[in-house]
Amino acid sequence: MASALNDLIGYNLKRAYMVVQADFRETLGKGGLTARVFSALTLVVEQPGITQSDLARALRIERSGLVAIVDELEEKKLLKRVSVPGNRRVQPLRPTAAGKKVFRSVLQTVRGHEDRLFSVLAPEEQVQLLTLLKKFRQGTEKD
Amino acid sequence: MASALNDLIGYNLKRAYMVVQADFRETLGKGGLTARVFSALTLVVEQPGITQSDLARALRIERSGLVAIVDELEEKKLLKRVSVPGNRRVQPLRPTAAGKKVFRSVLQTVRGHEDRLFSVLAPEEQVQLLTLLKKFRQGTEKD
DNA sequence: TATTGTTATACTCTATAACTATA
DNA sequence: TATAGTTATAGAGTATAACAATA
Repeated sequence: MASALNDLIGYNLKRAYMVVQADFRETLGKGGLTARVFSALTLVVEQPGITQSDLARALRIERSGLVAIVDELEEKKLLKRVSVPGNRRVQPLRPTAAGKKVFRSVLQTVRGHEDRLFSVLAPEEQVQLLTLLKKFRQGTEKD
Repeated sequence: MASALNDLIGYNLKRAYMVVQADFRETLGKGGLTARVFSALTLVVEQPGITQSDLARALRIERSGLVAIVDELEEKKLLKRVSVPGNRRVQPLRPTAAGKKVFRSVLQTVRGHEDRLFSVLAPEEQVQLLTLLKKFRQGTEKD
């Protein structure tokens, strides 16, 4: 049935996001990393020593919300809050060896999930979609 | 800074969705309809007499979650739960005159929000994005 | 004065399970 | 037996406000 909703990009974006989110969870399985925890681990591995404030800014979430995520990653021994001589305010985040290993493994799983899920689009279409989303983000996200 | 996250469609989808969601709220303002309430009102106006079960299916949310949405719309006098002689189990949803009026008005506001927000993409790009999202949904949403 | 990390708190959205009344 | 609407409940995810320690 035709609906005005179908012509709204926002609504289609939401529905598409729900599909991806659900499949991500299903793929990572019970006890697996959630999307937001995975994204935090990714940046910590890529930018070892990043502070929580900078990580929150990069992920576009509040510092307060990041605490639980970092707690979870630290409990799982995937990263450490380290102390810096001379600056007792920051506690840069450093991935453990296990953290780096888990990241590489989970990244492959996530890529598999994306490849499978987005296979309903042709390869050029996948690139198009990615490009359009990036351009939209670049033009609209504040800062 | 380059990150593996930037190459994941899902992550970009999430970030784009967050931007749209935030702007939707800001545009509709305090006390305005939320996105999900607007989507429900839309279908009730377009398909007067739709049941809650069918509406939940169409919106891809649980029946239980729809109750609060319908409650809100009924409190705002934008729709009515009507009774059907001969079937006391269903209570089809019918938009009120105010509901139809508000819908038309809000739809224009929402279109304005989308036009403004997505103006960072060229018109052809907007169509492309919409088309790709629809195709993805069609290929992946269950049923 | 401003910033980092943190806690407390609340709100939105969604889902699961179970109930009731009906069909 | 199955379905429509509902309630209760919980779990993600996010945000705001405030605070202590530190810069």
